[in-house]
Amino acid sequence: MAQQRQKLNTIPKVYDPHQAEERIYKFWMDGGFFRAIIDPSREPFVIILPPTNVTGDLHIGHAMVASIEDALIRWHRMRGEPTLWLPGKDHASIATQVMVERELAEEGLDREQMGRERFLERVRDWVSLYGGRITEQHQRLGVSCDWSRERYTMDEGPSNAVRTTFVNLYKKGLIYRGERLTNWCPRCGTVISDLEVDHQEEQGSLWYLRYPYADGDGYVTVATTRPETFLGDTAVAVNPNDERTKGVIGKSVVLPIIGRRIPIVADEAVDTEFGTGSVKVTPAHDPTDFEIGRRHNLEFVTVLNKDATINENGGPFQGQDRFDARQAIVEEFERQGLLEKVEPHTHSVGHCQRCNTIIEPMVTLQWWMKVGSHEDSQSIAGRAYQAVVDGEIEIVPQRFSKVYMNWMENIRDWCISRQLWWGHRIPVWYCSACHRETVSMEDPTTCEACGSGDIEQDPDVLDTWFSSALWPHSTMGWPEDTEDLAYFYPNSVLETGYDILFFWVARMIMMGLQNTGQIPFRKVYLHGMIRDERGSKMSKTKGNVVNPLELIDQYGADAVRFALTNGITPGNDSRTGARKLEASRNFANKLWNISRYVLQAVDQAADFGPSLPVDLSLEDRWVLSRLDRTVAKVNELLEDFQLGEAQRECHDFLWNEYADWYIEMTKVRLREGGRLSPLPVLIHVLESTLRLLHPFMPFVTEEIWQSLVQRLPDDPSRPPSIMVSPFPISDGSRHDGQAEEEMDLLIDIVTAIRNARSELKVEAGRKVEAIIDAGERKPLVETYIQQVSALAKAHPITVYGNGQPAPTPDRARVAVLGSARVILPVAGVVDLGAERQRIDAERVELEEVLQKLEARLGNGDFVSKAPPAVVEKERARLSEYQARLEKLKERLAEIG
RNA sequence: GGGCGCUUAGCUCAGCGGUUAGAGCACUUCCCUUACAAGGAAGGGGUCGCUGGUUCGAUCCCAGCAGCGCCCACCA
Repeated sequence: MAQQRQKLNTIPKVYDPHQAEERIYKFWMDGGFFRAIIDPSREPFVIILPPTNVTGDLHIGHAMVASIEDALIRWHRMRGEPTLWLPGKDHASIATQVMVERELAEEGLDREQMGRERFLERVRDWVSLYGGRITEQHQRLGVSCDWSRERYTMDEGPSNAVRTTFVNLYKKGLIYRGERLTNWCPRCGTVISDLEVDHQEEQGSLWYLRYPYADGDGYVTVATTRPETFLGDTAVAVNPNDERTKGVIGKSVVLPIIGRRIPIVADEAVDTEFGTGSVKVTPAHDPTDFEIGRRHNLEFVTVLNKDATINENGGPFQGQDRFDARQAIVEEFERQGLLEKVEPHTHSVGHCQRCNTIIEPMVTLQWWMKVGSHEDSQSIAGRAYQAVVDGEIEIVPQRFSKVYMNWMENIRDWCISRQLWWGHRIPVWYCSACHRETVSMEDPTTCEACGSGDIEQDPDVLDTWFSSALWPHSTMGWPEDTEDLAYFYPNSVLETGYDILFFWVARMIMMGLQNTGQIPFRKVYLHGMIRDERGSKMSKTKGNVVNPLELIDQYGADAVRFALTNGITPGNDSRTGARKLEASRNFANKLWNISRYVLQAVDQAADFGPSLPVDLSLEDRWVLSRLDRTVAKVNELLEDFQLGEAQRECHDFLWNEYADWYIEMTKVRLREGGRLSPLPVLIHVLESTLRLLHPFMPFVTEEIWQSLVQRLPDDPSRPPSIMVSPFPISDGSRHDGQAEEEMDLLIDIVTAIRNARSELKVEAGRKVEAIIDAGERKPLVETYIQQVSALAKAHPITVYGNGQPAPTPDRARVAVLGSARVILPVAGVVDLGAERQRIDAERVELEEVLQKLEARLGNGDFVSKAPPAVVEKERARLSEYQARLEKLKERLAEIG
């Protein structure tokens, strides 16, 4: 005995994650449990980790992604499915380049000075530094990725997929080069796609400028938020249906300062409600004007350089920064009496998502992907649209399908070139002799068309999302016909945040279908954004970013994971902070201590059978029934991606049922050493619960599981790790309604006694006498006298019932339960007045409920229209409550 | 301008056409009882945003409104 006690004392009272996590992760890696094995006889479960940007450290959002995906992956792996979770990294073209440029700027350098090659070397250094850190950080979270299949967007395979896609689409005419109005970031020196522009409401001004007529007196007044663009005006437009301006159509005005003569044209795009009804048209610097310019064959005059200074078309303003020029131009108009007025005006201004610089719309020559229309079932967009409309791809939560469709319905060609250095170089060579393009899989040395050797590669790179869009198939080896591609594609679930639905998800669907003819994945699970405890978005500028590693150090990886997925529901934002982390850590510790109890019991037992005995006591049947319901529920919830709810089920069962009631009841049995040992059930439930919780808390469950199985009889069929043991499933055979009902009564009795003790201020250690009038449940209660006594600290307990009613001592505290009464004859302590008040309050409450019930059952419509089961249930409640009310009234009569 | 989401206990959030609406944290009282004080026991606390409608029955479904948040949009 002394020796056994010693054994328990070696298990610390508080779970220490740090001593366990690294060791366990190594054990998993060494065991090769993460590796996906192809088994053609079974359907695989596949998730690709959204490739992590190599721009810096892992943040809390990544940790949530990892927690969710690892939970899903571990769950499926334990269900015996061949499971692949493929990790990856993203070169993150623009994001990485911007960060490296920032670092260079601090050293007083810039990329132009360094030259392309030196700059790229610098970026690669950065990437290898952060890339390694990200892997390490992911591993500390316990992710069960198949590291042997890890991919990087710049690897040979994925790069080859990028090149193949470009060449194929180019040959099909789906990638083309064209001059269009684009979003230009003067800071980054590149175009960005519409999606990369952040619109922010800003308080600006609306300037009313006068353009004099060319043929004499008078002027047209136009309103603008960007007066500097007047330099590029090539028309004034009015609405053809506007009576006010009908007469001026076809006339000309002369631009002040620079003296250009421009026509007044009629175009439906002009809003008669806004400004003056006359619009200055700058086709080279405004999307609407660009269209008007095309319709009316206007001249396109670009007035800005790539760095947003005014170019040679700006006359006296050449060389000035765009905002300085704005100021100067307004002043000049004012000086000439051509500034009519200035009004404050709130409008939304496009900013570069990466560097927050104000975007300048500019006509530039770029590469585009022709995506077509959602209505054209042959087009890239059309097929991607249809896949979701048809339900071939299911988006969870469903409401995002509408968001997706809406975006697809308005999609425009995708600008895929970027004037950056870091990324996949555009595989196009231009011939300076014949000006034709050569596009091929192999780098050419001569022009395809004329054979000239004077060719030069396009200096630009591809949008970083181009390679991401191929990820589900490029990581599997496409365009090669690999075993992985055949088996693991399409992926099962694409799990990511709703913020990149357009950037990434939509494009993967388009490119997956385009390249492979198949959807890239069957389900899309979109999680919400993680916010801080006050509900603010985490951002570096706000300074509320938390480093997951610090949290792991503080609380342990399991607690961090549990906290991040705690209470989350698909597509909804969630908050996390110290409170949630503490609660999760406490839960892990509770599990730890429950296990200490069971392990101690195992260590002290002489022997016990390996499986569940046929002969079970009430609480055994009860806890097995509750476990079974929990198991069924958890599987159901996980199927629906309800991770937060699944966790709650596990938590509640473990804590509120297994620990609070079952374990407490086993204490008597273990001490008394009766006929039925609770040990087999105690072990079975703990072991099952560990497996149930494993996807959410992989480390602590493994740690405990290993200590547990090490104490059990050898079993050659037992898996080496909990992570490859079967996930619990329910066949319903353990459901036991009678056991649940009977346990409920015992729980009610114990609670009633405890409640009375507490209200009567009985000292914690003192035993109280109890009389239980159990009615027809007398035999049950008699059997459990010892447990009730222990749990409620009641002694002696006398049980009445079965036609033999309990005597009620005068000065006693009485609790009326459903079918039983609990009487505590604690003379001298019970204040009859208070007792009367308490019971009367109960009576009033019960009568209210009864009134509602009676009204419901008295309603003919209810009885005839409600489902019979519901009516039956209500009838049962009615009689139960009536009986209880009777007992309450009796008691009231007794005490006068 | 269009669309979406949220509004439930002091806080953070679950839930759901059918018991007297739940959890965690916080709060009150008691307890260091040999699994656990990161714990145990017992409590207090909610007209489920507002107004209508559908229904035998609405916190839940529908409509409108209000507040908050987000997304999309060529608001010169």
